[in-house]
Amino acid sequence: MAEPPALHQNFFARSVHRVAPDLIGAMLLFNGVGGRIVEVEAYHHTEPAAHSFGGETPRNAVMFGPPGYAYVYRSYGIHWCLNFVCEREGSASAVLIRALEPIEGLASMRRRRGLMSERLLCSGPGRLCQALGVTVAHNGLALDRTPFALIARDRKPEIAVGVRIGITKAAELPWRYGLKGSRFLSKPFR
DNA sequence: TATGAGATCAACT
DNA sequence: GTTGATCTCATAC
Repeated sequence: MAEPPALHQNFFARSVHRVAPDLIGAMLLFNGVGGRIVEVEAYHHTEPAAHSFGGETPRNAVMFGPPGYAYVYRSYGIHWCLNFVCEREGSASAVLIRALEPIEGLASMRRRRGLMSERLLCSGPGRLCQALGVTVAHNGLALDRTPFALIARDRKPEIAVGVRIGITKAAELPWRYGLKGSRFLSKPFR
């Protein structure tokens, strides 16, 4: 019985614009809890919406390190958001994980999020981190080791492309990618 | 279905 | 002091 192929650091050592769509359909588990990635966004330090645009700070330091690591930051003072660092050291590019289709550990997710419909468990970057238990304590962890597990998709799904959500700078760039037709997206694609 | 307020913190002006 | 890669709840239509 063959193990499903795991995503290793070389998967992330490519253009963020190739990694982002390739993550759609992959399985993300955190301490055994998670599901299929259905929505992501790409960020690169050459455009002003990225946290790394203004240079390195203590908060974004992980983005400036090697690919294949988790960058976790606090959003609006309340939520945590999970990113995967891409490309090469110093490139300061990352993919924001925006939504999952919940598959493993539904009971744990519901315990952390409160009773709610499956559709709303992981349909947003803050919701997903709350459901999986990801916090800044996990900032800088490698993605190919526990508690993370990333498993490649078996076939390429149909990908929807659109503009990123919730930003005002570089808002016109079509760097949001999603699983076409998924009901677990944080917002539908136009 | 849509809009608005509040929660709350790191970075920046 | 303001802004933001957000979410929830309340109120309006």
